[in-house]
Amino acid sequence: MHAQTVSQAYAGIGPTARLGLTELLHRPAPGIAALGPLVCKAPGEMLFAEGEEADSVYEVIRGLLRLHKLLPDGRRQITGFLLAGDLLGLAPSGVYAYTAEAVTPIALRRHKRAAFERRLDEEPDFARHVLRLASDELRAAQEQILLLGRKSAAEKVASFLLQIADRQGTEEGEIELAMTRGDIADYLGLTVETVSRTLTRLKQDALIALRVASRVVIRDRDGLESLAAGECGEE
Amino acid sequence: MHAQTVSQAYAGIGPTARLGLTELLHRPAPGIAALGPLVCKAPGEMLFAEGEEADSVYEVIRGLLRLHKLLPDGRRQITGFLLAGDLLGLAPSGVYAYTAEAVTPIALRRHKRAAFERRLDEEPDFARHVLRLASDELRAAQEQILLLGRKSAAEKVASFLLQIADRQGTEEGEIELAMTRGDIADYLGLTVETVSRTLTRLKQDALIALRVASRVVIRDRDGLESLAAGECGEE
DNA sequence: CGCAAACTTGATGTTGCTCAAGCTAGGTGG
DNA sequence: CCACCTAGCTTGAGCAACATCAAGTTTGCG
Repeated sequence: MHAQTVSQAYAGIGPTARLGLTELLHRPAPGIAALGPLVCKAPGEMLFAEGEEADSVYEVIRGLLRLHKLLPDGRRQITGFLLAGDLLGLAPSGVYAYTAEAVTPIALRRHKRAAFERRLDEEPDFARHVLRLASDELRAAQEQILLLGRKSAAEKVASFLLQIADRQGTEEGEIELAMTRGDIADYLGLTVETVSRTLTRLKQDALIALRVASRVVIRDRDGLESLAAGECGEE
Repeated sequence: MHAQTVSQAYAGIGPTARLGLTELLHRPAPGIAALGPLVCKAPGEMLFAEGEEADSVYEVIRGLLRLHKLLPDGRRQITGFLLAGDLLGLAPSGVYAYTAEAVTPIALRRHKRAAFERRLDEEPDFARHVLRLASDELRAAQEQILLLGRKSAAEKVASFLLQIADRQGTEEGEIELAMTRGDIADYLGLTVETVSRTLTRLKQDALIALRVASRVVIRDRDGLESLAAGECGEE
């Protein structure tokens, strides 16, 4: 083992750089075969499992995936949701640190690990880009640590909705929740029931509207932000 | 802004590579001044604060530091404890993502960000090393996310003790807790009282011994590991 | 149209938090 | 050298937030 590399995709919905990696990966370069194969998965299908040998790096082309870790008794923690542009699967230990599954139909570009690492050594621009991605993921992970360790259920759900809204960038605050309440709960360290009740409460308080379960409208972004930031309980 | 770079030090006590960075940073290299200045801080002193402009990267030479984030009402989440060999302070956004403070007396090597980034571009070995560090931190952060989101108080404390033990590598399981119960609580998403009670309980169950508050002996490593892994409540 | 998965709502339970003392230990000064 | 003083630790009692258990309801798909 020589060229150890980087970057798992945490990308906790946060502002992960969405700069095309494929272009960087496949810039005219002699000696490396062109684009890796495209991989597609249907909702619910697994891309790889925690503990498997990590021989490929994937770039999300389209769709939504979730990453999770499990405890022996089945408790699940989702560590991130990934969108187009995100990178996943590079584990320095040689083993995937989480399971990756499709939430919606997904398409990914698969890159052989060896070629990926060669490129890291040969192209400073590429290495810098990957480093930047890893660093953004780390920042998002720390934000999630703050959320899980110190925020209330309402603060967690508010933070989540704003993250999704920022990532989707849809106008007028209408967002699409492609994942289930169970996925949201396992991402926020809550139960399905608490997520559901909290959304109902946010609706009652006129911070959001819920047309159908998977469509949320942000009615009071300032209020939601203040809640998410933890400015609501008095100090 | 051109050379964007990487790596905050999360290093959640986990198995962060402890390979000397200083050697890599200060390998014979023309054009870059030699070692950066040594910075020292007494216990409780701050190195930098969340939100400050991030113009330096630090390498821990000796001592223990803690990194934390705050909510407006004062709730604190410690995102990591750092030891010799760990790297901290490089934020791609140009602003530190957390506050760094000394727990014990510390010594750090300060590296100007510009020089650090130049070196990243010029030396693939160096970039690979930093990428590796960032990647290990990401893995540790995901482990911490699992802990915070899904583990019980007892499982959290057990995991913490084992992390510390692994990092200290002291023989015969006697470990030194240089941080206070309050620090431990804010790292695990608990209160001081719960940490204290949980340690008392672990002592009663003969998993550990507590000579003085800051010295813990691991009496039953297997039991502790099984607890930390979440194998104790039945499935 | 019917079925199953997902979601919501309610009633009850439990873990860990809050508030409140007392205890311990290490450092300082008399 | 000892006694005090304070920061940190432990322990207890009561409570609140969130989990669990248990129905119902909605939704989307075959």
